[in-house]
Amino acid sequence: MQRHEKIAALKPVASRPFSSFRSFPKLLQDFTSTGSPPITVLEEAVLVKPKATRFPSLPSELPTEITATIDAGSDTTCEEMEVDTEQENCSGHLTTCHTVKKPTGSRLSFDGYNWRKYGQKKVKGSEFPRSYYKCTHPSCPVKRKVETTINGQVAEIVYSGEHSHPKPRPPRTPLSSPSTAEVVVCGVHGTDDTMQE
DNA sequence: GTAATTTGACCTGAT
DNA sequence: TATCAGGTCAAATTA
Repeated sequence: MQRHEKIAALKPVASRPFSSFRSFPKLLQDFTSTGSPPITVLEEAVLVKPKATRFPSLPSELPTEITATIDAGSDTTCEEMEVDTEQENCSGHLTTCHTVKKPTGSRLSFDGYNWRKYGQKKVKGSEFPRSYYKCTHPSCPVKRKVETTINGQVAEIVYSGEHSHPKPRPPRTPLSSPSTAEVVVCGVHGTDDTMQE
């Protein structure tokens, strides 16, 4: 739909000017008040949800967003879940949870789908850049946002939408494999067919 | 040669 | 209304 001309120039590859964002005492307080366990490395920035009040237009029976916070950089998996939903008839209760394996180092995401990165942003309130991914399957509307630390650790993952296709190929990684990180993905109202395995 | 990633700019909604 | 911030696009680059 756009538009502007681009002038080829040297890629800045800007270093990360870690500004001192973090003026979200309320959010942090809210987060800590829920009794959530501490998160390795990124406890200061994780789950800081700025004012993201935008919700994808999804069918009402679909889960709106699924957030899984993990620590993929170590064997010790830190899990934190949060479900955002705007459905009035939904009280945000989780009905089902799935445990999936993240094959680290594979482009095939831990959820079994292929994702294409289409953007990255430095979001306010987070020290880490947020990456935007789309499911590579044609006509699949699913997107996800991933915040990663400078160490490559996943700080937060937010799924939006539901896959309209089966997984291209489920990861066949042994459960005991040290190269996997366990992630808990939860859906609302039992409509988490997305994560069928 | 093809597909995925990178990255700056633009668009849109919220405040 | 203006400004801010998040989300998306698309050309260039890389694998």
